[in-house]
Amino acid sequence: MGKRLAVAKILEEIGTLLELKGENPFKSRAYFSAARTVEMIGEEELARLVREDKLQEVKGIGSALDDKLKELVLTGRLLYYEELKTSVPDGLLEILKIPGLGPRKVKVLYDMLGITTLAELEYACRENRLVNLKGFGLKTQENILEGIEFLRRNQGRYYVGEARRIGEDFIAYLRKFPALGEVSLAGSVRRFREIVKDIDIVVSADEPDRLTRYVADLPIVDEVVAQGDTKVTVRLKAGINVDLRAVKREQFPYALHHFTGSKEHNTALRSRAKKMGLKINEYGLFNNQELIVCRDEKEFFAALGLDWIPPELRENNGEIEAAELHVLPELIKKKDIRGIFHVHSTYSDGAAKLEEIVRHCLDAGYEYVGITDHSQSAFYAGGLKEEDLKKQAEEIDVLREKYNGIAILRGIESDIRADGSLDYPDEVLEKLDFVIASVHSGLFMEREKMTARILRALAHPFVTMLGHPTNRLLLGREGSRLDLEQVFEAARNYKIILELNANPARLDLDWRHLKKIKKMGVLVSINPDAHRLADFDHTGLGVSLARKGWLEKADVFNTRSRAEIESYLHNRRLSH
DNA sequence: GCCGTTTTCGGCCCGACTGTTTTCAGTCG
Repeated sequence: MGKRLAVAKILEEIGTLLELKGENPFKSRAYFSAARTVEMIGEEELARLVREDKLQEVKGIGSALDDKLKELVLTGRLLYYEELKTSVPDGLLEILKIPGLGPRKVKVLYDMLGITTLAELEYACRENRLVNLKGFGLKTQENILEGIEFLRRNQGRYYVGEARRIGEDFIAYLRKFPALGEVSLAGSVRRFREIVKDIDIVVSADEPDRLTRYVADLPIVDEVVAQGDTKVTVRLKAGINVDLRAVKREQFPYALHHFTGSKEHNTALRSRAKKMGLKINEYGLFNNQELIVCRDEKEFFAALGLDWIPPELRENNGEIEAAELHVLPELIKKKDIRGIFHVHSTYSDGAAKLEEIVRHCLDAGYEYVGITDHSQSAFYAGGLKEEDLKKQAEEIDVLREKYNGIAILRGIESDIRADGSLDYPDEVLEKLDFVIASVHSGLFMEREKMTARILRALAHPFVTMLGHPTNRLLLGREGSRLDLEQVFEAARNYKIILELNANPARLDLDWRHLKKIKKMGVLVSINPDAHRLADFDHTGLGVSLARKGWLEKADVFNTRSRAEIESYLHNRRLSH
């Protein structure tokens, strides 16, 4: 389909294409870095910077990228990109995804053997045509064949929650190793990137080389991908790779920081160290040859004149500057959550009965729970007819009598119909304590139409929250095309709470938008979208992503007390 | 391609591991 590529994606691809052409690596790095930047600031903000001609004030964007971004934003095209693209066969980008094949080797394959597709590459391997190429050999050829197989079998990407669970299991095995020092998840799982491709773990041990051999023999390990004295990469039977780094005890804080990343954060921190006359690597922080002793990450950051930066924030998105000025946010914590919205019961497509839900929430110590089954047009999910809603209200009244230690709020997850209307009459909605409005069908309408659809729903006087705003499914589908900037502004104007849907496959809104929303004063609610009791655990993941988006307790609606949310919802009703 | 408290030119983060080599290039994180 003729979908326009996102700006960040195009910059990223230019960087890769330049690598494939063997251009100056720092030039491609500039494009990769600009791609990250655009991803962070978002396309709406980018458009504003273009309009106001302030692009060059952004770090990492100079005159050349300024011109290109202007062309891209204003015309929707970039001649430079299109020409670059025609000069490099498409298939090379696919080939580049094979583990162990980088731009230089791919270029050799293309230049020497004319290989432009995965299929051609596979055939060439089978014909032993790679073994005599300079820099290649029998082993490389076999690895490439395996890589092609891996690529086909598996996208190789995992939800962060799943990866963390597997990582914790792995760590449990590590703890059985005698003389193990400290151990921690690191890398993207520690930073709570929503999708990860492997699990990084850092450990300290007196004899790292013995530990790496121990790991290779673990029963959950399928195959050893690479092994040295301090590093071992294994593929688990679960399919995902674990990268384990073992260091000496005194090196642990530096190694943990190094392997937590992100790459961009580390690069920025190294530059900072260098300006201070210091040097950072995974084994230490050095003043000339002399180690600056740090017992933990806190001391490590302190030695660089910084407050400790929580791992979730380490994306080079302003955290270093904030740490320097001692203005890092006091990030929200799991225990700050005092109640839950967005729960489905057996009335629609949930697996738990109302009473089970209430008891579960009471046991978990929550002060309130907001029941939201699907509305009538969601027939695929057993959406409630008006009479079902009435019956549910009666049952809730009974439960309210029985359990007065918790507020049971009557809500609905109302479908936003194609024209932006909700699917109950106002008299029905009026009787509810709150309403989550969500899009569930017709996800792929054009951007203007979808934006108007949602704006109309937000203008509805009885809507309290917007559910999973973009409808993306991680590893599944892109979100709807939507002018989020307008949605955010409408949310501010109508005092609509935006959902951070904590379902691992949704995590919608994306954490990248949260910092901006916070600044606008729009509230976020971290909702599990629970369809069974176990789903209440999603809330913890949602909190982690909220942290990643710099949110504090005060930015999140469901950190408020029962009395506060009751009066908030009540007053909001009165204002209409 | 970006950037500037030595700089408008000459740097740009750093190291482990692999597979190829016979001293190193490429890849990865």
